[in-house]
Amino acid sequence: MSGFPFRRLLFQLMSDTPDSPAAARTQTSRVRRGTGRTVLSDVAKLAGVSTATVSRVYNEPDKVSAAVRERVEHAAVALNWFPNAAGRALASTRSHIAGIIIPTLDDQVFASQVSGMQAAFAARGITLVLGCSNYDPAQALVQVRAMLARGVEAMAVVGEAHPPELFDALRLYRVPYAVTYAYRKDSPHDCIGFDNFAAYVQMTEHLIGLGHRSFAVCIQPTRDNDRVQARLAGIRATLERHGLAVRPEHLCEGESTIAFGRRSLRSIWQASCERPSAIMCGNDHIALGVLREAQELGIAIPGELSVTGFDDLEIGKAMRPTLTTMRVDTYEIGKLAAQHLLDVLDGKRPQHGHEVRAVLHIRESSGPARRAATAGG
Amino acid sequence: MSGFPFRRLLFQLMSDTPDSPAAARTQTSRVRRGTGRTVLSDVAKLAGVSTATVSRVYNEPDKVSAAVRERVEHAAVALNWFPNAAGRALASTRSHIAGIIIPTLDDQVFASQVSGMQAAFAARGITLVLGCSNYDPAQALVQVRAMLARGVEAMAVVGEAHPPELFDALRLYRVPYAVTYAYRKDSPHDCIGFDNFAAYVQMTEHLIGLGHRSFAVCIQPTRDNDRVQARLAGIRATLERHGLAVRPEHLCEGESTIAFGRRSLRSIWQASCERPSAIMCGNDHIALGVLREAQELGIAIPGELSVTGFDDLEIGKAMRPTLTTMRVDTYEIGKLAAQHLLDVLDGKRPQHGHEVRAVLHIRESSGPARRAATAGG
DNA sequence: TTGTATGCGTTATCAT
DNA sequence: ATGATAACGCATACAA
Repeated sequence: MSGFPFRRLLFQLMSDTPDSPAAARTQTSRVRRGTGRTVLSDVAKLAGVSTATVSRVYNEPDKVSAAVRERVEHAAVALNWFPNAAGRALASTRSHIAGIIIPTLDDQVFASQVSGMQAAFAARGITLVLGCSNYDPAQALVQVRAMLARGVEAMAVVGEAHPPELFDALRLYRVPYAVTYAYRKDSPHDCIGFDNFAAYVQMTEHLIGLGHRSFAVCIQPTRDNDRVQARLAGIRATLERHGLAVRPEHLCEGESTIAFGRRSLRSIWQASCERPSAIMCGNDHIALGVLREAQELGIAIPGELSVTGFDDLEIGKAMRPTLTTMRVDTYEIGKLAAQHLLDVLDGKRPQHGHEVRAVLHIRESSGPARRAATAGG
Repeated sequence: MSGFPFRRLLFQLMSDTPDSPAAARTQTSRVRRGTGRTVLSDVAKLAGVSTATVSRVYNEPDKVSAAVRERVEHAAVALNWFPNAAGRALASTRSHIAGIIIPTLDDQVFASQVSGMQAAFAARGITLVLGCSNYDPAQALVQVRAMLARGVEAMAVVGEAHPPELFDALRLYRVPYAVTYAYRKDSPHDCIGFDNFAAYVQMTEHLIGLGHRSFAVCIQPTRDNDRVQARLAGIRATLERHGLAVRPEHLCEGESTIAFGRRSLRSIWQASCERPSAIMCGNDHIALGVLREAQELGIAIPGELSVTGFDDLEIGKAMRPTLTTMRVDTYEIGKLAAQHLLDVLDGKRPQHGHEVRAVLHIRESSGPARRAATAGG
């Protein structure tokens, strides 16, 4: 296309190797460091322009004439050059890196949130760096510090149950951040997510509306987990308004597995007190275990017992009975969080955050409460 | 503890602000750029040593006397300093970044692989950057280029069905890489994973051994996916050895969902040819769908039909019947891949790769084939 | 053991 | 519109 003699210039450039006379004339006789990779100045030389111009071609294209721009772009392609991120970061004081701390990748809801953020950031040339805390606040703090060292421009952390030092560090270094997954109107942080408390209020009221008065709860570990705590609080507050409470024997706390769900139902069913007519689970995994164990114990669902989950796993729709649950678009949460942070970086002053709705999906596993034995005919 | 007068030195340092006389004496009158954050030279000044010494304290501690080391460490803490990654990367030509490209985070097997790699790399101070290709070779290539720009020191990519340019780029820039998830002895790449072909040979032989002679297959999209292609090839090769093949009507290719599994069984059962006695699925999701639809259609499992999956999802053990499947430790694959790459970076010349075993878990969903109608009593 | 001086690859400032 | 050159924050070869 262009008549520019790249071949010849390329030759000139390539002959300028360390063992050529040109190299011998180099300012210093020291051993050359560096990666040996093509650098911006090589492109400048080949294109016959200054390094400043090459830089402009990629950062402020409008300020460069079309002819020169094309020459530079050709040279860059010919040399297979791309900018070195470290050099860029150092000179521009912009790292083009953002970070996210999640509890674990084993949980689909966090994995999809990462996907959403990554997609949104990538569209703006920002690389997302991921850290997992394994539900350990100390690890979360370490990860955040590592990310600050990397020069992250923005951060997202799941939940707000973190050491104050974590948020202090973020503020000290003026790194915009957002709390994701959880949402509270009166949170001191910008947050993007849903209201765990309200979601479980809604679910509890669904069951209350069906006539249930005796509840059991199977839930993930509440320690260091504000989302789970909020869910439990939502259940308790709603029951309390109706003069009800969860018996200690009917509150099981344990890992998010089918096995835990099964164990829990067995222990609840064997307890010496009155059996619950409904079991609310912290998520679908646990609920699936309860459903499975009910089958084993010959408990009719929902005739004898109603069961609810959270997350709306695909398998929940395939079970018999199908599982009543709630769905949250976690991919969307990730996208919104990234968008929010990008807005802050752009100097816009966006909302305090963004609330995503948790949607109740009523299916077969929840139904009217059996008439309580104590309620006279 | 230390009698070193940090307070005083800190004061000196802090008084050395831009509007102080000291600042006025600065070599240049230009506007100062930079982040305004504490930098290494601040620590050096406060500790009363040269910048080289501060650097040594963190990179070659042995070369620094204990007294000086302590002074520097105190100063760093007092100033809340930590090294800037971009500066480090530029000066040392080591980025301390590694990358991994996976198809999607939606699949647990890739998510856990990322976890394993991240843990292993983090233990060595290396940050893992994640990229998702969405099963698109073009996206994978773009991601790899972005990572090269970031100066990744090592890379992992899932599978080997990638554009040659991808591997060319990696080789051109001398970035050690490994293909994960898939393993072939005669692969041109270092690979850490399992032999998809062999795994499905084993599964097929399990069914052959049970007397099955008529097979259907429900599998994920084979396009651009060498792992899935290998699985299908393993089935075909094994059947062929027994003079068998999968009828076109009995080969369903589609997305990895329960819904696809259900659709597939329905279409297979409605086909006008002889019905299969066994259905092999590309993974557990699909198999769960088949199992569910079989229940709907009143097909006895395994009496009338055997079903197998792959991945060993927890739910598979809770189904009735329980699902015959294979398990691979993908977290381990991630860890081994990271270890392999670290070895290469350390100058060790490790094995060509590492093979992980896929373990067959025979459960209730696979059983003896019903006596074929054509086999005379 | 410690300090001095220079370079890493890019961007930004200023001058032309 | 383009060029010359000084930062950016740190590490390292070499001198002391």
